Amino acid sequence: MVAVAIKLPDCPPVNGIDPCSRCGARSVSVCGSLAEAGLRQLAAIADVQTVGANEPMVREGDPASHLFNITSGSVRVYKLMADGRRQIVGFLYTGDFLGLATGDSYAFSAEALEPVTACRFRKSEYRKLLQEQPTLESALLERASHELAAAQDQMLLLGRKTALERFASFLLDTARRQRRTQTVELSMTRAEIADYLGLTTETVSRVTSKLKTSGMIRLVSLSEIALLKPAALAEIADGG
Amino acid sequence: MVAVAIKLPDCPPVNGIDPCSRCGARSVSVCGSLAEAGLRQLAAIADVQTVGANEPMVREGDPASHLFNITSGSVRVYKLMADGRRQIVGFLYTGDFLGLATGDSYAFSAEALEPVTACRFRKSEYRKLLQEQPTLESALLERASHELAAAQDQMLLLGRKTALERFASFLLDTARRQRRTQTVELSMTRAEIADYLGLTTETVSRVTSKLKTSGMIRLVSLSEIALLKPAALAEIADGG
DNA sequence: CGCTTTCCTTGATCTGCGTCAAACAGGTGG
DNA sequence: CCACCTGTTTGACGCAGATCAAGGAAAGCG
Repeated sequence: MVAVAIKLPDCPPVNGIDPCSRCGARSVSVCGSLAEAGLRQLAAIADVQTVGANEPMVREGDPASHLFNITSGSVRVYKLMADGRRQIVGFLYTGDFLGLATGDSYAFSAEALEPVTACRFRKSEYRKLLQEQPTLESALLERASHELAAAQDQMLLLGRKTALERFASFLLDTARRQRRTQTVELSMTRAEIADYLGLTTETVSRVTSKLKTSGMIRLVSLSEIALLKPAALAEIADGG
Repeated sequence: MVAVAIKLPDCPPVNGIDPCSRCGARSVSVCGSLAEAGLRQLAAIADVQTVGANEPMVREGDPASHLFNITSGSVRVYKLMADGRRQIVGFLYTGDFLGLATGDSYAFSAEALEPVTACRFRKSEYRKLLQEQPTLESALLERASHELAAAQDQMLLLGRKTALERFASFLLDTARRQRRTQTVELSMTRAEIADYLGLTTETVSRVTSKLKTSGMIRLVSLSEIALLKPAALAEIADGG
């Protein structure tokens, strides 16, 4: 793996000096909606958590006691079937929210893809804060709506797109989420991409080769892919 | 954003006598969270709409000007690719909310599966109400969270389940949403089920026959299926 | 460094579901 | 009651992608 996530100076439970003011994730998180006072309240119930690569953050079936805000690193969120089949339902990056879709217990597992830092909130306390800070609730609803739209895109991908179309869609979507246009940084393995796209490792590898051969991408390294012809990729991605 | 004048089908704006008090959908809708006063405010900005079978409610790409609460009937929500491939991302029933996942324009189309009645709200007015009625916003967030969880289940289905597992999952899920355990009422065609499950009409027909032959279901009529062995179906649905 | 493990790629073969085709049923209007 | 139309079922065949298999490239580690 090339890029190692920024290792934050290990953050003690938030207190004393306001840590949010220096948080790089604030501008892309739901907490960005809060003013001074609200931010202080939020910080008061947060603890900053660091999670090593491949370590679990939540486990499917466990009581849904916490919510998370990813402040750096990346996360895989997935569901398993009894026989081991895995569907990754999303990759989370800086600013993303984890723990929304729940009843009493988590309906998914989440693990760090690379070292992660996150703000963790006890669900009960977070909910109380939501009532006092309606702008936070609005931001969360906004976020949930976007995730719902993304989920619908993913259903189209999984239900109707070919392997090549899926992979092209994935590259463009990942680039967009990373706010890049030239290259994509893939912090996950080919097997994880496969489990996200409803394919196998071999098929992901084959379509990668095909895009490489046809000059649309270039492998800078195993985990960094240059998008040489984004327009052509977009054409492929939506079935043109 | 300027509100564009939309031609309303003939539905008198809600007024005079409080219509919500007699609404059968209230107990299963987000509006069920509102007290008297809030309900009156909601009713003041709603117009009751009736939509005939197969008529459109929203069209992908159109400006997202309205939100809907389904009060009776059922709806298909879907996305199309340029070449006509269709993915149905959800079926909506009484009490369901339509229009959440949006930016400025709808990212999906929605059409009545059978005659539908719905409360329609102008987005701008609804948003204003949300600010005055935080409990409504909470209910909406709750609803969105559940939909997100359902979307993740559907991703697992589309990405990793076999045709038989998909159909068994669909039957059980639909029965649950209809609050039934003995039979399911399918208000959609086989082709629509196929487009929801990422399959073809023929495959849906084949797995139906297989379940019928193995004694797990019985076709009461084309649109009504009796679930003879729900436990065995559940076993199949999650890959046992 | 060299050993081991994990990940990735490529090839050969297999298979579940799609595609094509045709017969069948059920509902609607004349 | 029949004709038609649309939706459903069933069969024969083909193919995209899964599976099986093997070799190569990185990465972790003593």
